[in-house]
Amino acid sequence: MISILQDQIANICKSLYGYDTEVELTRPEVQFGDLTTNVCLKLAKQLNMRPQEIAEAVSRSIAETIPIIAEAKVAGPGFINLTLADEALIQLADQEPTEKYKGQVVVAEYSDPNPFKVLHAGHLYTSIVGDAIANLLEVAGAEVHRVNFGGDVGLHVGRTMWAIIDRLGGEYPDKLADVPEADRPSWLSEVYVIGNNAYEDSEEAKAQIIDYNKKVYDLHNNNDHESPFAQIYWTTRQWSYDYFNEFYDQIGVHFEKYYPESETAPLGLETVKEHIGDVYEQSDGAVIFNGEKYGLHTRVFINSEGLPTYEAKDVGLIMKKWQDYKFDQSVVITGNDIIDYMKVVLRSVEMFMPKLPKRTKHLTHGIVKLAGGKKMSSRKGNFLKAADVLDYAAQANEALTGKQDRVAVLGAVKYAFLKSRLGGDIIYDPKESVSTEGNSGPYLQYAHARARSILRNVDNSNEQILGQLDDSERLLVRKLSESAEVIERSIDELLPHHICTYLYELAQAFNRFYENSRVIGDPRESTRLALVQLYADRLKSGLNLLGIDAPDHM
RNA sequence: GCGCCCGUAGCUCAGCGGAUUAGAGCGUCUGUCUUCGGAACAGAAAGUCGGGGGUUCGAAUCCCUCCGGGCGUACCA
Repeated sequence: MISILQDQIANICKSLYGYDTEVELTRPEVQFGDLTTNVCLKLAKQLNMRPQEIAEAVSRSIAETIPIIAEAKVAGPGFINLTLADEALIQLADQEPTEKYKGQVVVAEYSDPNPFKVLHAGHLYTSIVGDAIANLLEVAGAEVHRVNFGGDVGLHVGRTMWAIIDRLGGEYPDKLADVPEADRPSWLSEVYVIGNNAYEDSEEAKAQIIDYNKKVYDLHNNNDHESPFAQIYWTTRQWSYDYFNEFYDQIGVHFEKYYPESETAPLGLETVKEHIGDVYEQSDGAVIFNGEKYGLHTRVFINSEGLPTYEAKDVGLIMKKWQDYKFDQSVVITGNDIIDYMKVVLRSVEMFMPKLPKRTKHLTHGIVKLAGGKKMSSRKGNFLKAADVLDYAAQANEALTGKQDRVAVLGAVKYAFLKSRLGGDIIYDPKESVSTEGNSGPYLQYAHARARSILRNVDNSNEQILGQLDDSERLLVRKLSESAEVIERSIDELLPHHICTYLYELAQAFNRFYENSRVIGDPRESTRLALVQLYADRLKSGLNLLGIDAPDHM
């Protein structure tokens, strides 16, 4: 409907002045109407005329020829402010976002934790953001495949294996049974820190770790599940995946498939080797991609041990995703520390499979810092863990409400992570996130439950919003009418935070309406019930898009 | 050094090249209503949009430069 209106206005401009112009319609402040356009300012430049003069003519023509426009007024330097007829506004409020990705296959990769390591706050962040983006693509009509990539091979695994074997006093897989099930994740993270420190502090340990790293690749190549070393590896690897799955269940994020690096490494290795000469080159015993030719960094894809680095595994991953899905688009969501790294990988793939990088979008986010931030050092393992964030939120919520409410806690964390624009670091304040006042997840969940309670025990199944609105109803409908646009914008930019901002404004608009409009028992009950219904539905679907539950009761 | 990102009210953040007062929330101050879930509503104080130049009829927004912070920069992921 908006795009039709844009075309109509463009046609008016064309017929009056003979220029093709792109008409933008923006949402102005309330006192200026429902929509605003600045086409006349743009036209004035080309025509060398006074913008106001053009605006007068165009607005007159709009008012006369476009029936859904109730009023068109010239303002300021030559804006045209439009007021829609109530019926049109209601129709707009009823509109669903267009399915821009209809028929497209999209692979969304996010979260990407490494087996044998602990889940930190960043994993929680990327999981939440990635899931919201995947949801956006889904409402846009895409067939979305949610996948997860992680390093079950690599130097960090060598470090962990070294520390495990050291702790077990040798390659004794049976001794793993002594670790209580509940302690496995913390046990693993403990030994990882030990292995990490040993690698840096002891030459002897370092050599052993490098050897273990190779042995891990070997056991994959030989499909070894029998040797004591392999048994230790497979058992503790499974501990990691159990821990991940439990975590994802807890936060309500689910993946279709894991791509462990052990599965992408062989393909990556093979692909890189195939292109030594035309894409990659030998240098100091390693295989590199000389990114400096293209203004990028030079990076190692196969190290001098002959093992694939993360780079080669990522090449393998892209190829594997392509084999599995033949995607139209691949969205990868990670921390922003690997922006330049990813450019190198994609640039190298571009040399032999140009369409894959072309279809790949790398979206990045910053890190999660705790409000009142203490410095945290990852070397000693005392960084902010995913579980810590959830714990802090649960504690803050219980301190505030005296209750344990998983749905509210999760809503609080997710909303807090999503409401800022994607890209930079975020500062997480548990207290603020669970607060029931202000721009928070629980506030919106409550707003939804409150609206539902009005509808409870009333039969409004046949109610419709009528054509004539009073002032307070109209303000609410005006806000509701932005819904589809906001979601479309979030989809276009793949930025979920627009939806957060909007939902909060919507809830405020509703509270204002509700403050001075009686619903039940009022002569306008039927229109108002339909309005409440539409509002509650929009709020719920918006929250769901963000991956946040909207319960009927709280 | 080079490259990328960031710097908007006390704090946490929005802000689509265009409208007289740059917007929210929290915090501070002041009001409203015997509430259909008040977890509400109305209002006030609070900003040289990091500094300086430039482009434009018009810049928080685009360009340059300086300052401050973060990240990246060949065998980690």
